[in-house]
Amino acid sequence: MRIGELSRRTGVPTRMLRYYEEQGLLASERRPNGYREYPESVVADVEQVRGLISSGLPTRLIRLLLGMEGVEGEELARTCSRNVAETLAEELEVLEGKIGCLTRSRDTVREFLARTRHAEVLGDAQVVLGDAQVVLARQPASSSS
Amino acid sequence: MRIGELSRRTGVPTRMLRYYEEQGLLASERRPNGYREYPESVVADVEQVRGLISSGLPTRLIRLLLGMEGVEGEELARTCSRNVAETLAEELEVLEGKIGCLTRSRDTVREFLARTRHAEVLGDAQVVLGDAQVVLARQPASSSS
DNA sequence: CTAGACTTTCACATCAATGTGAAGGTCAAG
DNA sequence: CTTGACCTTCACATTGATGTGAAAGTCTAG
Repeated sequence: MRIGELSRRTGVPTRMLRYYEEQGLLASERRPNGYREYPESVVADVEQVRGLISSGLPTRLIRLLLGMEGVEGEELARTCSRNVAETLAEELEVLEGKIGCLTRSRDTVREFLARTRHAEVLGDAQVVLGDAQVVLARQPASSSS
Repeated sequence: MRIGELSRRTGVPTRMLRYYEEQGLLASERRPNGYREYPESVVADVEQVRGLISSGLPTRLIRLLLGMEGVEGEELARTCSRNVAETLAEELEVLEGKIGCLTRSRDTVREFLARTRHAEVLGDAQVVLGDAQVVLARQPASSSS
């Protein structure tokens, strides 16, 4: 598919799609006329990149992350140098920190909403019992801001 | 405490502490001489603000979040207008999206590291069994980038 | 052939978060 | 009183993620 359709399907402006490519976060083939050509699978890639960027990850890290995804066999992973492994371990801690922070905030919002007289705006049936939050149904979560 | 000590204790430059205050994310008293005076509790506030900003939350949302934290009694929460509740519910979805995205990436990194010949860089004893990740020990997670 | 809807690259503008430095006030130690 | 370590505000620079628009090539419909 061409860039316009990809943009329509992901809601990401073409400007940004080209930018992500320039940053090494997205791949594309070229048609004889110079137009970019994307495989179907790129839609998911774009959504992931968007999610990570909106979560404050530097493109540097996202590049790294995307590079690791395909690695199924043991060979490539094993050849990972000690230094790279340490760097990754540090980034892992950063990720954990962000997740923890966002999770606490999410719980704050949930709790607040549950106490509101408009609790029905919560998309899911949900019950708050002291510390325990019981979510009865939850969707895959659509792509964010 | 004064701004210098707060900066030392949080690792956040004074420039940023003043900026957060200007953005309404941080409160401070003033001494007779004009110096800012912070209560002990502000250290935690700064860490939270930092975490949220590094997770890509707009200051607008952070302001909202911080405003909701103190609300213990039912009164305030109940008086929350329908519109605000809906807005919050939308933000909740955004938060869920980010958490999901970061969590998937964290798992990717963990899995990768576990397959590496340098798995010992992982701060925690950890075992990966197919889909199940068993974390044997985990610290509170220090404040991030 | 032409109009319109695509596409390309290039460049400048904007916004939020942050760095940096100037110019000056406060205060405790010597 | 002076020095040094603090603090104040103000302002300009930078960086990353974006918006926007110009100038030009491609392709399809009429």
